[in-house]
Amino acid sequence: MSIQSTPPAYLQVANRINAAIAAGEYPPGSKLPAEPELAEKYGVSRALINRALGVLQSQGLVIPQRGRGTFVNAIPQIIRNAATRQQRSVREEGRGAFDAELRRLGLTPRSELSQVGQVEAPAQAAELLGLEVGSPVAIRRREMFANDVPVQLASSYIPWDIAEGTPILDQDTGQGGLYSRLSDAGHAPVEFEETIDSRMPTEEEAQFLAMDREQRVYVISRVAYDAEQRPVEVCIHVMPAHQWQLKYRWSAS
Amino acid sequence: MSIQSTPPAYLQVANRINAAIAAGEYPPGSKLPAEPELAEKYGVSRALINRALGVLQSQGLVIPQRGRGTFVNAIPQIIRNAATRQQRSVREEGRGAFDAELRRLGLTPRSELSQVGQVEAPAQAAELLGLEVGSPVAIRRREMFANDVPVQLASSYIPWDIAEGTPILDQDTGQGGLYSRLSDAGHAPVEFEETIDSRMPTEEEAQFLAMDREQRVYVISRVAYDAEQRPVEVCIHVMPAHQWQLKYRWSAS
DNA sequence: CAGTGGTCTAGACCACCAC
DNA sequence: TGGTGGTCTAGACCACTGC
Repeated sequence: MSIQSTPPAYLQVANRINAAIAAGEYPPGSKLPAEPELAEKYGVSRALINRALGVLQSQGLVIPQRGRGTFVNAIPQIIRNAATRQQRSVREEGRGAFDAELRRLGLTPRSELSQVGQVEAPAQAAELLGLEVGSPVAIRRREMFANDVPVQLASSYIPWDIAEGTPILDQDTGQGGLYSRLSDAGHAPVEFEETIDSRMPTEEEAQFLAMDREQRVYVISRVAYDAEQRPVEVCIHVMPAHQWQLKYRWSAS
Repeated sequence: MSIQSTPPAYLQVANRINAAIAAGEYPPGSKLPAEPELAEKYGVSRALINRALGVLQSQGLVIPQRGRGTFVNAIPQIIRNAATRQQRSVREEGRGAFDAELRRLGLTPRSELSQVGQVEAPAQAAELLGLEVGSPVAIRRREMFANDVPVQLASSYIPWDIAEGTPILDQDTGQGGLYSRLSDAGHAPVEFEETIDSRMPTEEEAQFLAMDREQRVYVISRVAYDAEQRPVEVCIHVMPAHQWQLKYRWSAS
């Protein structure tokens, strides 16, 4: 028994445009014909073309820009390897694991520290750190770019009693980064747990990541534990799902 | 600088319906008012209501059924803990890790073996196993349900020289399952790598998983390695992204 | 100012379900 | 047979871009 019903027209058109992009008819970075033009070409209404492009947009294949046109996305998928990114060798390649991941793809990484200091722990971070909501914690909030395109938001939270008076609160955490400073403070992270969710972006996230409201983000919540099994850092990563592939490697216990 | 522009009407309506569901106005499993009724209630066109419900549907919050109405989803998110599911204790709780995961949520698991035997290795499996495309491999294809709702497709591929003549090709792989039989054959899996992608379902996947075409699936490709670092099993899992939360835990190397 | 994509409506037709 | 959701069109107005 095969599938005999034909897909709706907007999906057929989406697939045909998709195929045209894959065939090189519209190379990465190039502009697609305007919607009225595509409507005529495929013999459908402009509304249907708009919907078909919405499908491709939600997959990150195409980027519409009001007043300018619709462009083929030029940023390839980035691989995030969770198991290796805490390793000293990877972190010291550049300024961090993120830098290494992007350079491997020939992309230019840029990372900006948008906030550093003391805040009251938000609910999720407090729970993962085993603290009361509102406890003082150190925050390090970063915004990351690939070829100046925003690709990730990351907020690290560290219990205040660990971070206080250390370079963790400096603009530059120095050689080896945050994890090396946690080690200096006697709380070297030795175990990690990450939880992955996929959801629609908030307004704020959509704005910074230049995302459509119907695309998806990965939310990765990482907890780093020291040798005493104490949670010493929580980091919440938010990134467009279509831009990333996630990889994990571990040994049987 | 805050966000001053108001979101489009279809998103505002989606949020209001979302809030009504969260507030218990429409409990899990209940039927929403018909689209024309909602259109009148919110003072918008039926097309806009249809789009707003499409947003909620793509998040898995709501399940429209043609000819019957639109219902609030009653299946909660399932947590898949990759680090513990290979452990013998977890596997022996029920018939496998999947069973344990669901029972923990009070759901009734069901698993069906839909295919077992020899096939030519498809491209992705062959690459991950380090074999030529088309090499003979054993396949075990399973379909999994929660309360009789389909929630996952999984296909395991094992190199033929390992599987041949073992209970791996039986309907029932016996106590401890596939991994115990690999151990019996001298290829106990000791290391694992999983790669996660998020994409739109194929027609076939959408059909079996009863998904909308604009929802997303997680595709998890797992490779199990034995002590000689030989890949002894590849398993491709496909599951609706909104139904699952993924969890990984590992130690610093 | 002309052209772009974003949104919304009114109206239509269809496939499907329950009665 | 009437009500449901799924799709599609024609037409409109808007915000934004680049000339």
